[in-house]
Amino acid sequence: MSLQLYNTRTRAVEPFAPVRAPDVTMYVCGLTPSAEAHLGHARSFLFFDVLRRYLVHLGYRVTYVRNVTDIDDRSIATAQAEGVSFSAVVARHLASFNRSMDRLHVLEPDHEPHATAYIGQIVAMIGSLIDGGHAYVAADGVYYAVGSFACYGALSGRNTDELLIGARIAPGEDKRDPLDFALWKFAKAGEPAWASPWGAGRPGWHIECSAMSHALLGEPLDIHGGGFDLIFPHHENEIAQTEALYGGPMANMWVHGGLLLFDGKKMSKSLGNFEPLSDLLDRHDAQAIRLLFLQAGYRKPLNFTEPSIEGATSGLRRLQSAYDALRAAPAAGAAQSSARAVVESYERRFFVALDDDMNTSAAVAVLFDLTSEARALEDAGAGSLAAAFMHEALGLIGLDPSQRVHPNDDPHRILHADFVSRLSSMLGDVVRFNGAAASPEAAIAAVIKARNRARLAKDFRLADRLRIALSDVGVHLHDTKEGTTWTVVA
RNA sequence: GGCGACGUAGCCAAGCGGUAAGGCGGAGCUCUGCAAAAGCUCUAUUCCCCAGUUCGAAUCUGGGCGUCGCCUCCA
Repeated sequence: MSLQLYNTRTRAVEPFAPVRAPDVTMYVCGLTPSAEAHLGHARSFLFFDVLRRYLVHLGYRVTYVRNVTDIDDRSIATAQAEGVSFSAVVARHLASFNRSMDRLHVLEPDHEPHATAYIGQIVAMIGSLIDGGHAYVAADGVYYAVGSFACYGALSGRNTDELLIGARIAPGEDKRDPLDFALWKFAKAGEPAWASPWGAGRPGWHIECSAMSHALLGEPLDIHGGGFDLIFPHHENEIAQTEALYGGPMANMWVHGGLLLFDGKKMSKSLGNFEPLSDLLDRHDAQAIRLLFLQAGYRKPLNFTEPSIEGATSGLRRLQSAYDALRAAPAAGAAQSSARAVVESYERRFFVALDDDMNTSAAVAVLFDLTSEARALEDAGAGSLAAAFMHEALGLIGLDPSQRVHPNDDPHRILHADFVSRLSSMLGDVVRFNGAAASPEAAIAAVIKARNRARLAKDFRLADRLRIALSDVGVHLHDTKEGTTWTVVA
């Protein structure tokens, strides 16, 4: 079994066969930081993060490039409205985006090229396109002549006749054909501009990806990815630019992620129906968001709702507690061979699912199945074996099993600042706290100790009082055979 | 209007010719002095509708109905 992926260009699931194996080149269209990133961006980059992790797992040496289109009409407009430079607008949104990617455990790409850092390569490429008869200089910029590229429309399944219906030239555009698109836009007064042989201006959308992917990875790319909404015109235009110059295919495998819907509609900048990703991450667990996306097929549209993210949060908690239990299971000598075989069968099913066009939904289901059988595996001495597999599997899909949904490891984040003094004022008569300087952990431990003493003495009134007091400040106790544990529920 | 995707339990969702994965929720139960956010069990005779192909269809074909996307900036 080997990895199969759906190729948009051929509309079929195909074996993944990198041309220079074990080296793999992967270019994904990244962010245009003209506005705050939203959950839709997160879905796309989360998927490619998992694909990249899996390719690395399979032994490929992946070079992953995710670009930043840091110059476009919209950021210029925002900058002018706010009276700041476009680069300030871009820097602000990009910093916020990168913080969110960190919180989601999206690994950094190997290269994150900015369009404005590749103006030289862009200008050179436009020059070559003009020389080759694929582009022309007009009054307001340089345009790509779509009619000069016979295969135009192959990726998106369109032909130029269909596209021409309804197509029109916008006022102020001096192009010859309505389908032609801008490679270089001459600057108007007050707009940022770079020098070019044809006049000062800025690159049009599309050419930056052709130039940067060529500069960093060359042709053909093993994988070129992005959201479904980029198929047309963005990727179609990238193909027209790149293939007109290099003859062969720009990429062998075109991978597109399904869009995120919000209230049944596409989440997008233009519709304005989105919450900034950074705000959403303040309200919901980042790993639960990752699990939610993983539980759906990457190519299908996904409607985001509050109940769905809450469900994913519960599911994640279950996965984590099962992992904890497996890891804590006593090493009872060698695992029984039947138990070993069971763990191996889960392992096989998990990887078969990922090989099948990254069926993460089925892969996650395998993990939940294992969770159901965890107790039996522990009893058969296969606890640590199963824990090792779960650790590997969760890591592979970017879920960090050591990070809690209820962050016991960082209770200060949600506990009140005066936690210890509040507890002390409620229970000072029965529990000795080491003054206000005591840490929340130490204070909780002191209460648990006092309560267990009370339970042993059958003083259940006091034991209940201690439980309730902790509950009032946001700490829930859970008695187990191994002792009393606590979680923060504030 | 053109092109494309999708419609599976209360909700999310996999499966895409061999007799309905998984998650959430719900119900019941277990352990517990109490409490669980802990564990266990159950939870679709059926896959939008209608016709057809087939020994057999959620899966294929044709026709409806509905939702969404692209065709203009978009992950």
